[in-house]
This record gives sequence, C-alpha cells and structure tokens, in this order.
Amino acid sequence: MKDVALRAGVSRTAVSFVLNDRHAVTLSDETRDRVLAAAAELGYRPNASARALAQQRSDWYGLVTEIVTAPFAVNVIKGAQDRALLDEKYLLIASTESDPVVEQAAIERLLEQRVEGIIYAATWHRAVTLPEIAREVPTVLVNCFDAEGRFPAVVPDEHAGGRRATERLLAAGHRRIGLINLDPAIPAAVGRRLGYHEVLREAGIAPDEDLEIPGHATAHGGYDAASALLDLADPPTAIFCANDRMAMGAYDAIKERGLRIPHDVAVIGFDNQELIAEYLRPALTTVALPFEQMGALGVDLLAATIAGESTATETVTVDCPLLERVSV
Amino acid sequence: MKDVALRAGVSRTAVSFVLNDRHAVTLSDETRDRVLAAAAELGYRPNASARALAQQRSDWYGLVTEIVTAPFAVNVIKGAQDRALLDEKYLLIASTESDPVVEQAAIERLLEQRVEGIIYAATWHRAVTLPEIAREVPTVLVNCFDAEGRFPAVVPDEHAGGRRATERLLAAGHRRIGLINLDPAIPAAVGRRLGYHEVLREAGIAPDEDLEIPGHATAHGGYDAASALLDLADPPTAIFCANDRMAMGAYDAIKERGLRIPHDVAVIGFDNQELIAEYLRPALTTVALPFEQMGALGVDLLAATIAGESTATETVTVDCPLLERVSV
DNA sequence: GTGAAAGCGCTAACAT
DNA sequence: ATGTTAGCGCTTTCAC
Repeated sequence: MKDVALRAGVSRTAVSFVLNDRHAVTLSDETRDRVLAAAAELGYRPNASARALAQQRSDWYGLVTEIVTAPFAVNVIKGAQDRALLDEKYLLIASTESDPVVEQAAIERLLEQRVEGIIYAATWHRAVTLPEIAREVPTVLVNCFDAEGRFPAVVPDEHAGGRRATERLLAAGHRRIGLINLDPAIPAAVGRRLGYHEVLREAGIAPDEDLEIPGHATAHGGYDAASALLDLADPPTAIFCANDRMAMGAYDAIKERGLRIPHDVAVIGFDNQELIAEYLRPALTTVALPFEQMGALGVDLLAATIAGESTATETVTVDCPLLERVSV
Repeated sequence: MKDVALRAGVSRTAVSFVLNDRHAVTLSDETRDRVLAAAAELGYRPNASARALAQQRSDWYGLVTEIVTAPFAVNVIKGAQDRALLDEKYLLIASTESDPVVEQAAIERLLEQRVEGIIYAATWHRAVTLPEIAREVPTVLVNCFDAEGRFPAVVPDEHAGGRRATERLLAAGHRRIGLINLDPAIPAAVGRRLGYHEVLREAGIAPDEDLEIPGHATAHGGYDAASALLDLADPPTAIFCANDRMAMGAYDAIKERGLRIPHDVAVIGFDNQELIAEYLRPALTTVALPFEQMGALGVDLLAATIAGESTATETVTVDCPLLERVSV
C-alpha cells in the first residue's frame, strides 16, 4: 500500500480512503484515478488479514454442517455462499461428521478465525442441541431448530408440503391415496402426514389407516411398502411417498406388477433429490425441499441477528414448491 | 494474550511460546502449566488474523470448484478438507458457477485472503485452462489437467477403470459385452473404451462395433442405447455402462423386456454415484471415481509443490476401485 | 485535501 | 527463562 501511495504521489491515508470508498473526506476525482491506476499497475491486492485486524471485523460467517453424506448440504452451502457474497461476506465451511467432538473443534476453529456469526445447517430437518461455545457469536439454525427455541431458525414447511402433494393427487382425480411415510418420530413425517390428512378431510375423504405405511426411508423400504399397498384388496390409485428414495422403490413395485405410472398408479415424491427424481422413468413429480433458499435465508437471518434486527427466537418457515414432472 | 501473560505472571513472549509449542527456548513445565491454566480460565482464543499477519502465513488453501451441480464436488471437498486439517491448514471454498468471470473473481478473493495455494477441482475429468492469476500462487488440478501440462494434477485412471469393469464381466463368463459409452471426445470415454478393448483382445475376443454405442449421458440415453443393444439379432449378455445414470436407464430397458439382472443380462456401471448405484434394484456393481481420495491427494500434491518437493508438471493418477454389488 | 501516529493481536529477534 | 522491541499491512483519528 505504501508503494501505491508512493507511485500515486499521495499519502497512505489517501490510498486507504480511495480503496475503501470512504467519503469522510473529499478527494478529487483526479487523485482517485491516480491512486486506482497506481494500484492496478502495481497489482496491489489488499491483505485481508491485516484489514480484519485493523477493523476488528473479519467479514466472515461460519457455516457448519455434516458435509459428509449429503448432496443436500451442497445446496445449502451454495445458497448461503451466494447470498453472503452479496454483502461481501465470505463463508468458512466446517464439517462436523455428525460427531460432537469434531463439531466442537470445528466451531472452535471458526471462532479463532473470528467469524462474525455461525450458520448451523442440518441435512435433515430435526431438533438439535448446539455446543455451548456456539453462543459466543450470533448463530442461526438452518433446516433444524433448537429444542428450547433459543436460536433463530429457518425450516421447511413440511405441513404445507404434505398438503401440496396431496392436493395435486386429488386434482388428478384420485380418491384412494396411499402414504408411505418416514419414521413417525421426525418432524418431516409428522408435518407431511398432517397435511395429507387435512387435505383428505377437506375433500370429504376419511383417512384410511390401511393406506398409511411408515416405511423404511430407502428404496428397499419404498418397494416393500408399495408392494404391501398394491397387494391390498382395494389398492390405492396413487401413492404419496414421503421421500424420493422410497418413490424409487415404489416404482419397481409398481412396474413389477405390470402397472404403469401414472396411468394405473400415480406417484408423488418429496425432497426433489434431483439424481433420482429427474432420472426416474417416468420422471418423478415431487415436492422440493428448497435447500438453496434455506441457505440464503439463513444468511439473511444471521445478518439481521447481528444487526440486532431480529428477535432471538424468530423462526422462518419456507415453502416447499411442487415440481411437476410426469408421474402424476 | 496480554491478559493471559498478566494472569500467569509471565511475559507475552512466554505465552506465545507456550501456545505455539515452541522449543527454541526451554520453559519450565510449571510455567507452561500456569500459562495454559490462565489461558483456559480467561477463555483465551488466539486471533487467526493477527497470527497470519505476524507470521506472513495464512494456513489456508483455496479450493475452487463448480460447486453447483455436483454431488461429486462435495466428496472432493471432504477429502481435501480432512487431509488439510491434518496439517492444520484450512480450506477456503470458492465456487465458479462454471463462469469465467465468477471464477476470476473467486480466485481474486482467495488471493486477497492470502491462501498459500490453490486446488482447482473439476466435477468431470477434462482439460481446463486456468486464468492467469492462478499462477500467483502454487496451484494443483484435481480431476482435470492443464492442456499444456503447466500444473501438477491428480486424475482418475480411466483406462484401468475400463479394464477393471470389463475384466469383471469376463470373469462372470460373459463373452458378448456391450459398451454404452460417453461423448467420445472426453477423456473418460477414451480411457474407459481403451481399457475395454484391451481386455477383450487379451481374452481373444475381437471388439464388435455393433456392441458399442456412444450414448447420451443420461438415464434416457442409457435406456435408448440399451434398447438398441438388446434388440440386436445377437444381443450382448452383459453391458458396461460408462456411467451410472445410463446404467439406470439400461435397467429399465432390460426390465421392460422381461429380462432379469444379472441372470439374463449383467450390468456394470461407472462413477459409483451412490444415490443411484446403491438404490437401484438390484444394486449396481460399478467402478468408483474416488473423489474423496482425489481431494486428499490434491492437498498432498499442493503441500509438496509449496515445499518445492514436486516437479511443476507431475501428474498423479489414481485408481478407480470396483464396487461389487449384485448386478453382475 | 494531507500526513503523522497510534493501534489491531500476535510473532520473533535479541538482549538480558 | 524472561522482557524489550520492532514489525506484519492496514485503518482511523486528529491536527494541519
């Protein structure tokens, strides 16, 4: 920076002002141009650490997540990263491996880097408990929530998603709609099922216990559950699978019986796991979990929290859009 | 830090030494303990920026990749991150969106953060040309290579992978083996095909042009190609699909004809795209692209390059292991 | 509009 | 074994 000042024939102060677009003092355009030219010629590149030190502000957010398993995580990261960049904030990504010890160490590292806040993202919607040190800095939850509501959070609207899927099937003329659900203990299963019931009732259809199976959340589980459903004396003409992997298995069960999708049996999924939903034949209509958007909203919420514009316990609910393909 | 020194009743120098495990000077264990205790009590946390400034060393590597599309990217990130952590280096992840402008800006940002080196990872194996500024700092390529060989790189051994898949099919007794390949212009297609030919010839089987189809790299493409293959007068008894998505489509074509996998037709894939390979029914035997390992090796290579232990143009080739499931 | 000067938190000679 | 001291590159206040 000294070199730039020298070359432009001005003070370091002036350089600093120009480079940071400060208008506290007025600089002539000519001076500005000279400084900028000098910086360009010298290939000057500000040193982020020095700036962070001087300003006592890192311009970083930390994003902690179980990066391992999840194609989902990458979408949250992307959404958060893009949004953060708009504010010229950068994302430090730390993975927890779903291991409390690793997690603690990861957060510790973020704090050493003096992140201004933390976004804690889960790969499936659930309650989490953060290690105490996460409180040292503003923290928001994405796709998860604090059991005691101590952190702001952004979560998907499972309930509305369940409604949406069911409504779509109803709109296609189905009246006997099966539900292959997830582990009944998790928020996704509860919410989606609730929406399903609600919509059925509103349509004057009494939910039929036989049509609901809490499946094992894999293709195999979906296959087994769909087989059971299809072998019913009065089988459903449509199946709402609470995730795409199970829908994948359901496809096999349906095809095995010589039935056609969607002609004989309509299928609707949940998650929009693109590799599956898009490439299944026929392509799967499904309700999307908007991870990217959740990541972006997480950053928004974090920024608001840091700015003190958000109540400590605000929960943002985000809509799960329906992706129409051809399985309904 | 001053506070810690004060509390421990020693100099800041001593604190710095203890905290950094320096043995240049010998400190009594008692002093060490006192310092450590004071640091713990005060909840002292070193400031990474300050340290980076003072040491002129950031302890960071930059990882640039097209984070968007790829479930693959996440594995490279994981491998690189874990490996970097072993050296107490951290990863700054920047996404390019496959857009040169974004890419340039991303690298610029990394350089401002004074990363010590850059790992440039592609989501599919190909030649790339890096922006000039990437040369300002040691850079290695992962899953891609510089057309002019100016950067060290780690790439998968497509050729060996092609051999491995073909050998597996041969071992299962197949003699008529179809190949549904990728776009013939890309390294993956060239290498895998080469391996396939080689192994066939070694087994005394003349490659049959009819059995080779350059497919469109989607489930649809795989379906079409497999259909063509199966409708041949003398159809293959096994199909080597150059990626798992096409294998997914091939499954449909096979099942549609009332044939069973692997009994009537064996299928082997490539990529080990877990969502597909694992959940397909029957689960797909496939050759894995070891992204995680490539990420780790990328970090190794970068470390070596920085240390001056690597020739500028070294290319590390990494093996693609066979994952046995049940489709062969 | 400019320049001097202090300071951000830490490291590392060097002298003691 | 400990203290002193001079930076690292930048920001920011203040007097000019």
